[in-house]
Amino acid sequence: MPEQATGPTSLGDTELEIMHVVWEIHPCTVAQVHARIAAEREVAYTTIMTVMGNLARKGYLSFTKRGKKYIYRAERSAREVRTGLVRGLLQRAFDDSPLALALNLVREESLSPAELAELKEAIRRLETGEGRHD
Amino acid sequence: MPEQATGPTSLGDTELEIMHVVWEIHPCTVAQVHARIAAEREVAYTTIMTVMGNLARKGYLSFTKRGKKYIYRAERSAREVRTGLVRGLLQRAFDDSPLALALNLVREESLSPAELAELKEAIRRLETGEGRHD
DNA sequence: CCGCAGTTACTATTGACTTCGTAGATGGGA
DNA sequence: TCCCATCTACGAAGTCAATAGTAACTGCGG
Repeated sequence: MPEQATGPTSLGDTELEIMHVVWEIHPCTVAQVHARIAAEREVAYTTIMTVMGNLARKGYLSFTKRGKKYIYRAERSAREVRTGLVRGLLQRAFDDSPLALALNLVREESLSPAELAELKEAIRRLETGEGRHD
Repeated sequence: MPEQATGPTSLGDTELEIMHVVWEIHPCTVAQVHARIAAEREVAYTTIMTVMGNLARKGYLSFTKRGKKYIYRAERSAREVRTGLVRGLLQRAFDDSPLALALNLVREESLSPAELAELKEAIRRLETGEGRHD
């Protein structure tokens, strides 16, 4: 069985690109998603439609018919999907060690002093048991 | 032009699995890699061979013929590849923000107190300008 | 020298993702 | 009501990773 997945049921580039738009606009139509993506690269309306249909089939999106157009809604949050992608990467390349990935990040991705401070602050809050406050 | 890559030149699951073995054994043969992977899951010798050939074609491995067998060597370090994978994930799902990924990690992946401490220590070393010391 | 065991070369298949064209359905405005 | 602009349905084609079977080659042991 072929399984090129990055995670359980991984998303391709276009699929993820579309999810980002849906997360942003939330209840939205194919036309809205297409308009947004077509602003950045050339892509056919039908391509967006097909991929959104696939995403609905996979459970990432749902839709309701309204008049002649379909209104799509995200069925999985950005956080859920991101976490899944991170888990996939951890498994594939970091021996399931979040720490290893975190260390790689701070060492290789040149965070700014402000970002380092923010990260430290987040760690401190975790350590002191404070709830998150986005 | 189809382009389903996760990154610049992304690696599939099996490809990455093989790279891990090659990094570990370093100069190694197809037979060695196959033995190692077959210990964990059923896979044909020829499958490993094909994938290693692909990896060589992509520049991730190189080989020299010695007698009737080929000796493979890694052309890209684990660090390089991991960094590439991280970059791909950042681009695909974290708006190119290493900080966002790092925050997600510490918040969602339940690091142990010891790990949090280690991460903080790594950050401190970076901030104080100490060279890394793996 | 010969042949078997092990290796590589070549090719085919399957499934996933991406892409898009064509045809058909729909509904609001003239 | 009727038309057309818009939207969906269907499906075909291309690429790529993964898998593996078969054929061809090679070198050592007898």
